[in-house]
Amino acid sequence: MTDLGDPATEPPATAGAPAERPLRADAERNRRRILQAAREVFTEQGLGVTMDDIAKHAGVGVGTVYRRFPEKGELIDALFEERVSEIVALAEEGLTIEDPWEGFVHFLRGQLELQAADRGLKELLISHGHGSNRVTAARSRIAPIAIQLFTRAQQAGVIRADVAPTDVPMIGMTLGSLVDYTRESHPDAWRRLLAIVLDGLRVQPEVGTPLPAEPLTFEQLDQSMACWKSGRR
Amino acid sequence: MTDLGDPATEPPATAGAPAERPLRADAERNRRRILQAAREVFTEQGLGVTMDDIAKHAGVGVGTVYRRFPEKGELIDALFEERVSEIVALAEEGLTIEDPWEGFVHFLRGQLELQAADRGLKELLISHGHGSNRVTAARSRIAPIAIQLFTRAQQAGVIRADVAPTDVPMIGMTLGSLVDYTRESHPDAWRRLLAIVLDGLRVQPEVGTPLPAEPLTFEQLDQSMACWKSGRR
DNA sequence: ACACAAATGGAGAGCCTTCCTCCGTTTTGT
DNA sequence: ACAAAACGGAGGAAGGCTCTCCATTTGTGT
Repeated sequence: MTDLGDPATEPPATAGAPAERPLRADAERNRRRILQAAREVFTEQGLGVTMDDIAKHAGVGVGTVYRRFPEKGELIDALFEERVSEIVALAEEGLTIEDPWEGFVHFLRGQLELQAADRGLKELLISHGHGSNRVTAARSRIAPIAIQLFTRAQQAGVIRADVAPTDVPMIGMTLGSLVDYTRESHPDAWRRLLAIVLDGLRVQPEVGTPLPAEPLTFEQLDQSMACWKSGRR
Repeated sequence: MTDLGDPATEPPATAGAPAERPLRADAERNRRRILQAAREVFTEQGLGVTMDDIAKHAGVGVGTVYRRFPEKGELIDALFEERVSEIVALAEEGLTIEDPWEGFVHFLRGQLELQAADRGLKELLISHGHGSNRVTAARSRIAPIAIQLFTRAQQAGVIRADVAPTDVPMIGMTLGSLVDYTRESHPDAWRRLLAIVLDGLRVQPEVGTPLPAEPLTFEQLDQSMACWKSGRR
């Protein structure tokens, strides 16, 4: 069964109401098992897995899972708050890179790499379907930094002037879905389209016609994310 | 209720076994109602609607729907074979355009426009989940022509040499999913990313690094389409 | 107008999936 | 040894979809 190393986001040992007695040793052991199993199953199969799936993977009964985590959202919060924060860190890292274009590309490519490696994370990033305040709060810290990265590269004259800030999350979302299409058949396929898109984003002397249609507003972007559902069977 | 103009793909009046007596007038009327309703509901909401939804939209009982069309696939075949053939026609039209690049763009943009206008069609194009032999046969006629369009533009020196034939359906599939994300919030948003992608596809003097990763094989492309599911709630 | 067969509608059965509970049993800590 | 914590998983609840069937209605030919 699963080796019980600490999950990266180890919640305190005494889950539940504050200042209550600690769990028995077997209960604590099982709680860790459940977290570890949930992590693996979410990563591999996405957030749509059943509590039964998690229980089986953990080698415990489903009642045990519910006892410790009365709903799936709590598992998701426990496990993904920090993962989403990694995306934030990636964006902040991009700001430390001197070349604005390289900083921008570093962020865009890096978050797609994280998405490619973790299906649950990808689903959290491109949809509003799961998670609660903690994950939502972590997620909302991404956009302002991403916009900084974008604006920096545009003002440096590398990204064409007719690209709008909301085009970036639109690109991220779209490439995120390609990550899912090809996750099993060819996990790196998205890199080709990313490269094509990046080349298309750069200022080019021959390109005369501006981008068509109006860019998304942030409200429209939110609306799009609100109706996303897993794109995989 | 729905005006009973002919659906574009009007099957023969005597459905069912050949050489049987014709339907009564009310039955024939209802059959047309069902086809029209299915057409509208599939176009608007995609292929995942229930038979109940179609019955309600047609203003008939669900038993009536099943009597005429014992399974949803038959409705899909009856309605979409010709629509898919429109994509084929679009590709063939592209071949009549003298400029290879314009011909290629005409096809790519045109089929995305059709997808944007018809959710059922989009689902058929990017997934293997629905339809039977007739739709599949029509669909399989697209790729050879699309490859011709692509190869023509590449040999004319307009599309960069490191783009592979399978990159085109990959792009189409990916942009097709963007069509869905933004269908209600901003139905033309995909045009921006298409323009960016097209600019990225063009030969550019400054672009030195070839596209990363291997292109998809056709088997991998098929595999990806096989596990697609509706991306919308 | 009438007889009869075609056609109808939609409630409910059947099946599936997921969430969730509960109680006899087991395990643990003191 | 004993009491309380913890367990497992069968089965209930709820929701969703497909499909059938029978009392009733309707169309058509004579």
